[in-house]
Amino acid sequence: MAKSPPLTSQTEDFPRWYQDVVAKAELAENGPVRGTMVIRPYGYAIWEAMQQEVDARIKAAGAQNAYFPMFIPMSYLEKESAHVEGFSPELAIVTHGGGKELEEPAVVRPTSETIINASFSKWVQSYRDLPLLINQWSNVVRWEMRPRVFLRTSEFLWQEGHTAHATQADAATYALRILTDVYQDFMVNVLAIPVLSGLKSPAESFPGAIRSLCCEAMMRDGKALQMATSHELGQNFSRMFDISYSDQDGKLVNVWQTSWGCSTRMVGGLIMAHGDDKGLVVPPKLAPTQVVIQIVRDGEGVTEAAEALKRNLTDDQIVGQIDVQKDDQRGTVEASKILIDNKTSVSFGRRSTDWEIKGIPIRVELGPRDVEEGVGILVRRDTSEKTPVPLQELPQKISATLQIQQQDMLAKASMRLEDHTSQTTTLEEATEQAQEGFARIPWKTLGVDGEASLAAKGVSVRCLLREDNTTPATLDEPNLIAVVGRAY
RNA sequence: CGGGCUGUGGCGCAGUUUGGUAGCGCACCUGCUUUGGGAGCAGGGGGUCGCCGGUUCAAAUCCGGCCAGCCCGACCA
Repeated sequence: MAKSPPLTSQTEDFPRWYQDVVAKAELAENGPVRGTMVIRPYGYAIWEAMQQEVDARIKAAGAQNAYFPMFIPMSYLEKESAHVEGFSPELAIVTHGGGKELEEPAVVRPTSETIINASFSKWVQSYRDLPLLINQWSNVVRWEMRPRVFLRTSEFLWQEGHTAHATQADAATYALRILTDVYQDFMVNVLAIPVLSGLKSPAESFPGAIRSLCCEAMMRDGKALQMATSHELGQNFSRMFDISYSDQDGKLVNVWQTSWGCSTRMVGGLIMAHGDDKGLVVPPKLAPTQVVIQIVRDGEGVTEAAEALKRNLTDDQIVGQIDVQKDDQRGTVEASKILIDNKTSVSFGRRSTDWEIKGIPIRVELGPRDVEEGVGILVRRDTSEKTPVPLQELPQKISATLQIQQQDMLAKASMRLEDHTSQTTTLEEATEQAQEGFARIPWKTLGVDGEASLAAKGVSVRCLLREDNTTPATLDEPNLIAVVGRAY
């Protein structure tokens, strides 16, 4: 009966473990063109859950969704010099269309600052038009040398926000608001991933930005992953695209801008921040399926008990989502937060393993023996803890456990981040500590030169923080701390 | 673009040294027995062996050319 484990263990080979999880949890697979990916239904359901949460927060921050074209005139990109320099190595360029060579090549958007700002210049005339707060959900293309599913693909899905403000202060405030109220809040409270919200060093800043903010997370192998960014663009684009308005005194002034984004890379971050040797672990608040009621073996009253339990869960809205009934041929309920697994033609062990690989937060084992005893076996994915619970108490117990699991996952990840972060005072020490996790070192000790020498050893400055871990407003603040580490 | 490797059913691989007409595991289909931690047995379907050319009675195997992909470096949400 004992089989070799379905996945490579994390300690044996972390990258291999990652690929195993992506494949066996049916999240994604490689597309036919190098660097592209097919996002499978379960992976896409996770992305949709992320979208829903992020989108709600973006709207709460006052931005509206819109959509801009995927094709951008080459000349637009060339208007901002740092911007085009930063992106030109990875552009996909369309030179032919309709069987003819195009008069001007069209760039497939690597990001949409330029094309959106071309519209902004038409939309903004008066101070009354400001702030202008726009977001779009789209795909973008950056031709990557070394792609990795979810983490670095040539085409990826994301959201990009673009805003125009009357003053620099207003733009700065908004960039920070997005970072904390949208990204950080989502990551901490939904993904259960603690993040460092800081300022990028000049070397790591976005091409065309005057300042870049970011949320950095630590993966279980101690490496860093940038989960989201928020930039202050100053007037770099508004000057080039002539986005100006008449102020209250009738003077013509250029706007101050921000842009910010998060992508399908977060799915990779989710896998690597919480996953264990049994597979993915999805936090309850994000999980497309929160509970699987697993019929161990059919028998007297088992199916009825499972259905009753499901009804109780949805009727009480305990799980928090309206149940969409959609039976498929296999008799499971795929489009639901609660799923009955009655596929008893497949062995119990196989089904248990499959749900674990997918990281479903709670499994309830229900068999003839349990029904006779009037219990269900509640199994937590994060701890593997099994508890027999009387059937009538199960809905409340499940609800409580989902909440506890959400908190525990964040607590565990926070502890891991703390345990793998060390205080250092010298460059040598920081380089060494960064092999196992994050190292904190005074930015004035490190400096731009120190940053360059770290880069030679595969270590980079992930972000700059104040001593109390809050986000600095500018690079000029005294006593900034650089957090350095190896990054994806 | 520099260095290493690999192309054989859906996936992972053996076979290539020494040419003889394609095999294994997983997955899939059918049936029976199973089901409390990746089930067992029996039967079955599926591959012009990356592409083009050459040598030969005969090429997955030998020779020449081309193409693609993977891993390690520089770039990156």
